[in-house]
Amino acid sequence: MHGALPREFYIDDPAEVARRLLGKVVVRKLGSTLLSGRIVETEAYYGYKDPASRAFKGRKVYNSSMFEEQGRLFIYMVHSYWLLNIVAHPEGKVGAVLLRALEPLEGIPAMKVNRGVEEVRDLMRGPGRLTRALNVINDLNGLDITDVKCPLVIIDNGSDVEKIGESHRIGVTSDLPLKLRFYVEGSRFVSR
DNA sequence: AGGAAGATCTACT
DNA sequence: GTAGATCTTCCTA
Repeated sequence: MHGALPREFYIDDPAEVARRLLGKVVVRKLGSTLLSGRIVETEAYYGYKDPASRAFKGRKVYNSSMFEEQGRLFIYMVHSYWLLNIVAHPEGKVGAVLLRALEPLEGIPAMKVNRGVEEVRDLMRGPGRLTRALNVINDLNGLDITDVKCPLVIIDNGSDVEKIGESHRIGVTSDLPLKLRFYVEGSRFVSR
């Protein structure tokens, strides 16, 4: 099964969507340049009841996309890096999936320029690194990635993930008693 | 208007 | 393994 993932793909518990996104491919269109990478690491975030979530303290201007339609982008900044999330939750809920690491596929020379590093392994190994590599900033916030006109889409290229690893989320000050980080076991491109 | 926090990264020892 | 850079948003006044 090929092509862009439909909205229904994102209408589910964020942890489920986070698992299902592993192995899918992010395609970033920059004019005539095409950058892409395979998702190898994700994290799930919930709404009001998740102390690590940007939605924990309620709806604000900057986090409003997280409360909206599934399949939209939610981008926000921490420590001078933009982080890339996909809005995902059951109908009527709030949640998102953070993309934490991608395995570079197409457009590697451009990624090296964007990142200022040569080492392919380090191009998108980390949530702040991958947005730099793909030239993602908050002007993409709120865009609908199920729309073919979107300059960033996620497709299924049919590749399967052998085994999914789980751990607690990274870098959060107060985590839930759940393992909400998911990664492709054995991949060299996960952040740790 | 000012200070502090944060889902990070890099460079250094 | 630890320190410092970085910058947007929030909170208090």
